[in-house]
Amino acid sequence: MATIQDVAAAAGVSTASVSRHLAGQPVRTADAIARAIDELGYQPNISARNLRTGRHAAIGVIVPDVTNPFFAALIKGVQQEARAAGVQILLGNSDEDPAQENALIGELSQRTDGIIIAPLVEEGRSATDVARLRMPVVFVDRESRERREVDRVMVDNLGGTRLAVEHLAALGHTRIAFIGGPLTSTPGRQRHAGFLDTMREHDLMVDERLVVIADFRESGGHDAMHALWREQSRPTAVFAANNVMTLGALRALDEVGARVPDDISVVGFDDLSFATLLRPPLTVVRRPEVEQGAAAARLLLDRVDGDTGSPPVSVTLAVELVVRGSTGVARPDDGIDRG
Amino acid sequence: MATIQDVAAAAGVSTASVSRHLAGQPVRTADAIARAIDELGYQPNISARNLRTGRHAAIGVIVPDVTNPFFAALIKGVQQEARAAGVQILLGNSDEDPAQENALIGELSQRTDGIIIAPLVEEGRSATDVARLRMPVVFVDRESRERREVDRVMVDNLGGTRLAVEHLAALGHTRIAFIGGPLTSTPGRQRHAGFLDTMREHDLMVDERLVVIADFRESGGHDAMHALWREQSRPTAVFAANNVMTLGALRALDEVGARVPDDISVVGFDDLSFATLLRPPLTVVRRPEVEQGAAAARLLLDRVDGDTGSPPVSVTLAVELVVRGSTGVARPDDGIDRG
DNA sequence: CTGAAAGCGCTAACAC
DNA sequence: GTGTTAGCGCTTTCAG
Repeated sequence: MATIQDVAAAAGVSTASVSRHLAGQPVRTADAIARAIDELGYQPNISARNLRTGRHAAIGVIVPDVTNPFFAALIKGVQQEARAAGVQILLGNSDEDPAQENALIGELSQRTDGIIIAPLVEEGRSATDVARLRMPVVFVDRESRERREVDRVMVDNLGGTRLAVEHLAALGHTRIAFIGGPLTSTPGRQRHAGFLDTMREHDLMVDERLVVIADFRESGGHDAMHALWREQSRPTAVFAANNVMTLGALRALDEVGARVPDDISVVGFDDLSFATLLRPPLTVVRRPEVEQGAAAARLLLDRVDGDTGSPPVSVTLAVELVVRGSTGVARPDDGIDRG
Repeated sequence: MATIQDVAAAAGVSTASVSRHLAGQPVRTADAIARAIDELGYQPNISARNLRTGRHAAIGVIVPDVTNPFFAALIKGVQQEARAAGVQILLGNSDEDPAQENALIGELSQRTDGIIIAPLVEEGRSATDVARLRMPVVFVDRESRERREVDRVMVDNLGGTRLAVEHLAALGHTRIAFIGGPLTSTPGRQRHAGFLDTMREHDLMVDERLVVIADFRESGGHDAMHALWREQSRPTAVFAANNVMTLGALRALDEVGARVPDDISVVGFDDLSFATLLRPPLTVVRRPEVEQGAAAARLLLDRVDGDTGSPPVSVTLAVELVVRGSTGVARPDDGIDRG
């Protein structure tokens, strides 16, 4: 590989001039340098540059699962902003394992200028570890509970859940079930709280047996729905707190032969690209997924670019209810105790 | 940040000993060094190490679209192997744009020890560029047409397509339509060829109007299906050459009120996690997606680890037909010219 | 097994 | 606007 010295020699200038030319600064001998670079096929050694500058021109993104459509979309948003900023992305997949998440934070922190973390569960040492990190961090969907306050991009979990529950209430449902995620996670906690609050606001009884805390996974939603269906007194509607749990719930309902929305109405949190292709099309709370990734990246890149002084900000994105076919009016004979 | 010098001083040894300890080599003063590392919170400077060793301990992965479930699964497979090897992943999303793909190849090649490329379209300069790259490259789903032969992980496109078409033929279908991808891509070409071959083998007439070459996108499949439905003499079955085009086709069928499989049978290439939740559940050709990513990573990491001598290999993964509800027997009155 | 020291390729003072 | 040069932090000869 040709080095900057080779280019300098070929162009008859100093390495400093080549370096300046590379940095876009005006140089008299720009033409000669450009020619030399071209002829030699010169490409700067990034490691040397990074060592010298103490920067990486790269950011890290840590998600629980790339194959979850939401996180895939999030990554896409980060990519868009990163590309525009000329920054590369190091991707970490934690497999929903706090230990792996921590390991990834440690590894990526040595190779990047900042990290975007979308945690599923807020356990382990990550909170303290992040506090020790001397680099910009942006959290996605995570309340700040760390010593060090960091930037965050949140989604309106309470509002979204309210939208969903009020929609069901307006359809006449009273026995509304909730399939939630771990209360150790921000989305899990906020959507759970939103559910309880909205139910109470509308004077709807919250039957504890209809509130199932699962794990944000497809299998969790599946098992939770089966459990709900076994209840003496079944729900006439169910709100599932994330995309894949909703899918799991639908699978369970399919297995027991329940008809949606005739036997039970279903609303999910987070849209799916194929939601309209499901039968019936799925009613969901939709958030701007790609935008959330882009917003996180923008926040991070601002910090990386030197804005380290201003206080941490928290951006909350709005959601909307998309009513499709999986929700319908409560049947008059619904909610009857089958005992 | 503490440097290796600080650690050496604190432990009362030379930097060489610390470096050896870090590399796992036996050192008498290992305990003292470990203690110093711990107390100082020392973390090696990766850029310095990379500069010195000329390696990156990182590989690049370039995909057309992270949000496509297939590529997301592919990335997951790569991640698994990369983690096991202690190697990081730089992710590039080309947005299905050859120019961006090329740019990414250039950027990632300066920051990684090898690259996995899953191209959608084989255009532009990528072929020649890759030939110039002096680093290991693994192609996913791409025939080798470059000067420099590289390792490849293929999927049995011909076999998979044959399975799909023979399944439809066995159900009595004769007017079988094909929605394909660009013939400038390997999957596009091979699935197209597989379709034509299998049709001929079974003495089925290939109506040119029922062979639509789209773009591997949801909208492409959607538009193609609409066009097919407008045909004077409609197909009774359709094979769509990738996952999202299949989804697009289903959407189009939904829009025109066609019933699947009563009015038309549908088979797709590549499974979807939610395929069983579609109504009817989708019949597909399934490939081991995560495994394909893992295989690509293994191939690449072997080369990175020094096996640069042995000739390029091509691994082809087997596929299977998963019959679900979207395919059914051809109706007796099907295929009648409605003119 | 250990230490001294060179040097990877680059950028950024600094002096002109 | 340009050249000289120090040095980022690490690994790896080389000599002992």
